[in-house]
Amino acid sequence: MRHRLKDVAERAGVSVKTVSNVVNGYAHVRPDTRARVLEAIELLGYRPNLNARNLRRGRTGVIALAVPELDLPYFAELARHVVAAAARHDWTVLIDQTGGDPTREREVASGIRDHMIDGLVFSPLALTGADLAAVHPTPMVLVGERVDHAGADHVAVDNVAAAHDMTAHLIGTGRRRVAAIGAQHTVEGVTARLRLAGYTAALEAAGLPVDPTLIAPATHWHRADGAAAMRALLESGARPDAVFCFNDTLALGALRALHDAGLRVPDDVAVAGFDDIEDGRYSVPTLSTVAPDKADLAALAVDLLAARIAAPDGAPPGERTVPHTLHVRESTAA
Amino acid sequence: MRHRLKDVAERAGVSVKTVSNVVNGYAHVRPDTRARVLEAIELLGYRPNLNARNLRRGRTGVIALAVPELDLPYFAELARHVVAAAARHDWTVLIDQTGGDPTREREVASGIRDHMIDGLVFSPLALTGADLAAVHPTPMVLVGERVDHAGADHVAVDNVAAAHDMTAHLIGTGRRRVAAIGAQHTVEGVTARLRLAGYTAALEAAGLPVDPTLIAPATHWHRADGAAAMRALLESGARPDAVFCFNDTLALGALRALHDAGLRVPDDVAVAGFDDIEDGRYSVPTLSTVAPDKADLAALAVDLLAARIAAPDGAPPGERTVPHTLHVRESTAA
DNA sequence: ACCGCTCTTTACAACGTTGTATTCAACGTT
DNA sequence: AACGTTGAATACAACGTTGTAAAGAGCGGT
Repeated sequence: MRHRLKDVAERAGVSVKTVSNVVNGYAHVRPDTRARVLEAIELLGYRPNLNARNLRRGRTGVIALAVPELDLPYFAELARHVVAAAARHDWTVLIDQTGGDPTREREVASGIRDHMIDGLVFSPLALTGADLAAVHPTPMVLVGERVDHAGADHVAVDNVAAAHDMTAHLIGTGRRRVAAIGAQHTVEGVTARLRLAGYTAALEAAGLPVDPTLIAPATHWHRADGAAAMRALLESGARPDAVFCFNDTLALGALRALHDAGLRVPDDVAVAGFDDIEDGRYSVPTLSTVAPDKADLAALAVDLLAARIAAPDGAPPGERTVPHTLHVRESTAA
Repeated sequence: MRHRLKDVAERAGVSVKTVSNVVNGYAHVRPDTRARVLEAIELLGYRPNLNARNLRRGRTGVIALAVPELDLPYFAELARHVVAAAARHDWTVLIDQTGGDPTREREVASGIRDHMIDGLVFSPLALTGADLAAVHPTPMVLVGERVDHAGADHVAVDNVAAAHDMTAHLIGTGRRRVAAIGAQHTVEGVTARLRLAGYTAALEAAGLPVDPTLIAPATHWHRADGAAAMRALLESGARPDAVFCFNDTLALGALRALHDAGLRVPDDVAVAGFDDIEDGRYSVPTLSTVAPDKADLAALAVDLLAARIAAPDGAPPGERTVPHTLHVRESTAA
C-alpha cells in the first residue's frame, strides 16, 4: 500500500534516481520520461518519505513554536502570526505547549525534538537566564520576555515603556488611585517585574505615591485570577479608581468582578489591559489595552530564526524591540 | 558540535550498537560498560537523531491535530485536551492550522507530512464526504463534524439533540420568538445544518412556527460575524426575544450588538451559545451554553486513533457520540 | 576436556532518500 | 574525422539509526 521510489522506478522502467529527479523538479529529464514517471507516481499514489528525505538533506522544513498555553488567547493569536510568517519561508510550524512547567521548558530548550525541527521560537515562562546558559543546540529565538544574558536572539515589546504609557494614560484621565493586577515576586516573573516597573515609574513621574495596598499579585494570568485579585482589592478597602492589569485576560476577569460588586466601568473604576486580544474588542465595556504589533513580533522572530539557521555562529545574539500602541476604548473613557 | 553514535562509540571504546543498546535501555549490558558509555554521552552531549531513528523504526511518536483556527477559543481548548490525551500514549502533538481552506484541508487529509506523523486528529471545516473518499493513507480520526460516509473514525457531540435541548430551554423560559444565528446554506456547513435541524425540531415540538426572518446566516463564526448578524436581525424588524447562536463566539458578538442597541440581556432578549468556552463564564452577562465534554472528546479521539494505528484495517470505522450538558447562566435567566 | 547454556558484544544490512561521479548518446564546431 | 559540449540517465555511497544473526566469553555439569 505504501510505495517507495523503487516501486515507481520499476513501474516506469527507469532508475530510482530519475524518479527522484522528477519529484524534485530537476531540469534535465526528457519530457516523455517525465510523463511516464509522473504517470507511475499517480498510479501508485506515491508520496515521498519525509523522514528519509530529511535524514539525507539534514534539514526538515519544520520549526517549533513553544508557548506556555494555547488557551491564553494572546498565545493563540501569536501562533497564528508565527504560522503565517513561517509560511513565507516555506516552513511549517509544530506548536508545543509547555504549560509553563520548568522541566518541560528545559526539555524544549535543550532540543527535545532533536533533528526533527530546524529551529525554535520560544516563549518561556519559568525559564531564567541561568537555565538558558545550558546548551541549546537548536537555533532559537526567544519571544516576549527579557531574560538577562540569555545568549539567544530575542524579540519583545518594550514592557517598561508600554506599562508606563498605559499608566500615564489612566492618570491623564484624572485617576489618582491606580491599582495594578498581576504582580509576581518570583524570579521567573520577568514580564511582571518589567510592567510593574513601568507602572511605578509613571506614578512617580506624576508625583503620585506608590501604594503597596494597590498592587495585587497574580500567580497565573487567567480570567479567574484577575477576578480573584479584583475582589481582593475591593475587599481590602484600598478603593482604587483605576486598575492596570498586566494582561487582557486578567482585565476581563477584573471587569466581571467589578460588575458583580455593583461598580460601573469606567464611571467608578477604569480598567486597562495588555495584549489587545480579540475578546477585549467585544467585551462590555470594550477594553482599553496596550497593543503590541503581534504580526511584526512574529515576523521578526521568524526572520531572526532564519538568519540564525543560515549562520548558527554568525552575528552575536540580537535584541529587537517591537512597537506598541495604546488602544483606548470604553473601559477607560474619561 | 553535533555528535553521532559513532563518535560516542569511539570515545567509549565500544561498538556503535552497544551505545545504541545503552541509549535504548537494553538489559544485557555490563554495568561498567554502561557507565563508560553514559560518561561518553554526557561528555559529548550526544542526542539521538530522531529522523534516523524514525526512518529505521517506521514510527515517529508524533500525531498531528489539524484545526481550522487556533484563535477560536474552542479549538484552542480542544488542542489542550488532545495534547493531554496524547501524552498518555507517549505521543507529542503537532498542531496544524488549515484556516478552513479546502485546498489546505485536502493536503492535510491526504497526508502532507507523510511519514513524519503516525496519525491525524482532524477537525475539518470545508471538507465533504466526497473529498474524504480520496485516499487518506495516514490513520485518521475526524472530530466535530458528521461527514456522511466518511470512511474514517469519527467522534462528535450529538449536534441535533444538543441544539434541540438548548432551543427547548429557551422556549421553556417563556420565549416565543427564538432566533438562530450561524446558519450556512453551503454543502460544507454540516455542523450548521445539524444545529439548525435541532433548532427547528424544537420549535415544531413546541408548536411554534419556523420563521425564516428569524434565521440569520453567518459564513464565519467569529465575534464580528455574531455582532453583524445580530444587528441585521434587529434592523430587519424581526423582533426576537431570544437568540440561539451556533457557537459561543457568535453569541459574544451578539451580546455586544444587543448592548450597543440599548437592549438588556436577558430581560429584553435571551442569548445562548454552544461550546462552553472560558470567555462565556466571565462575560457580562455570563453566557448560557451547550457544553460538549471536550476532555472526553479528545480522549476518545486519541484512543480511537491509537487503535487505528495499531490495526489500520481492523474494525470498520466507528462513530462515537460524546455527552453534552446545558450550562444555564445569566444570559438566559427567566 | 567437552558440551551446552547464558550473558555480552559485535558486524552487517536495511530503512528511503539524494549528492557525486560517471556513463552514454547526440550535437555542433573545427 | 576527431573534438569538446551539453543533455539524459544511471550506479553507488551516504545520512544515523536499529533489528538480526552471530560470535566470543564465562560458567556449571557431565
